[in-house]
Amino acid sequence: MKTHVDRRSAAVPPVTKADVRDAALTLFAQRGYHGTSLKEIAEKLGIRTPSLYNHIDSKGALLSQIVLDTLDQVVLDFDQVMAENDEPIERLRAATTVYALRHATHRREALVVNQDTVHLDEPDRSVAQRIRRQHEHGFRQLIVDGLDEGVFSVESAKVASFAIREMCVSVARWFREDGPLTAEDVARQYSDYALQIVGAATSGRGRPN
Amino acid sequence: MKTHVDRRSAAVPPVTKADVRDAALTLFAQRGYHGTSLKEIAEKLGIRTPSLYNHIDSKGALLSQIVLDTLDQVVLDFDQVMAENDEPIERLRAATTVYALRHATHRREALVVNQDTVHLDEPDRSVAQRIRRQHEHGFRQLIVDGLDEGVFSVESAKVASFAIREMCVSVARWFREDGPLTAEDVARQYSDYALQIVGAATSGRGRPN
DNA sequence: CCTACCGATCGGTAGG
DNA sequence: CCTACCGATCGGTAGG
Repeated sequence: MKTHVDRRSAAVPPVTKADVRDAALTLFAQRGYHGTSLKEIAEKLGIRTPSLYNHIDSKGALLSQIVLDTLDQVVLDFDQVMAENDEPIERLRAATTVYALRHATHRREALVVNQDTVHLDEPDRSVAQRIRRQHEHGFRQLIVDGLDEGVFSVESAKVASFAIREMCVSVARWFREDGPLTAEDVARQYSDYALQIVGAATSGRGRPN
Repeated sequence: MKTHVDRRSAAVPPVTKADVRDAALTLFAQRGYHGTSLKEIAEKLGIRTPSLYNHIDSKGALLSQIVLDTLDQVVLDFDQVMAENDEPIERLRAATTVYALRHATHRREALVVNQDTVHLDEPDRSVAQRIRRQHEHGFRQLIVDGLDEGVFSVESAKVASFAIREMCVSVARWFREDGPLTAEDVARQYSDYALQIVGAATSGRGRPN
């Protein structure tokens, strides 16, 4: 990783668009969009602020790219899960697994989406909300299907859907890549929690009796 | 509620410290600390920016007050629950109920704590982290106790504790006071979810067999 | 990739 | 509570 390199005293490879995006991702995730200046992003890359404009159109466009790309990936993940699974139980298990996994392996992107989507200029803000709602409705419908088929048992599909999705989202808040748990382990445990919440637990750990 | 009042053309009561705090709370929650200017807070109150300094020491002190007061309340709630309940199941039910309820009834405070604690100056940032950790450890110990007594069944107290707490926190992200659900209803459902997650469900809805 | 520079806005102060 | 004002920093442009 390149950090605070003095670009004038050595044969240092030029900064790329991907480098700028990565530096912005780290800083936006840590301090928020409005808490990060272009000067800080430039310093992290070892260049001057105006040089950033060789790679970006504006600070806002940098945020748009991060948020919209991430939301697109979330929906792609979800659509793939729905295509590969038929029954509500397997669908919920797979959907929560990939969703939690993504929030463990792409923590920065998740934090930026959740903190800073509100700071997007129009029309990107509306586009982002629409994509998010798409995932939201797909997820809720999955739970409604499980209730209709009698394999889920929960008072409100709406409340359960929010609880499960936001539980997965929050993995980005506490998970550490260098910690004792693997992302896969956490994702598996979270998918178990989701099934418990909708009353579809199939593991052998039921209450003792 | 006073909003955009022209304070020079009528006998309007003077702005109070509580008014400033309330306006800041709303704007910080909506746009974040760095996304909110003192000018916007002043405009919301119908006064000029410098007049705010009759009520606050600085923008940062305004944030400190909001964050530290809120975190203190969370710990007070938790300590009261622990004093009033003895068994892990009742403790977890009560702790998640009050925690989810607080996030439904104090949405703005919760959003600010979660988004902007990182922007506190020292030493307040460390103080906030210490209070938060206090709640975190108390909550986790509650789950460890339930495992030790054999009334909970979950793979990792740490993962379950994060999942349950963050699930409650996220109520602030979607709950609407003017929506169809009451805060009490949501809190009750979330406490059921928590008991399901730790494998301590006592409701009558167990899996059909 | 750089230096030089811009207008706008920021949090905050002086003084009444 | 106000007007007048401050230095610092912001995102961004000109020009090379």
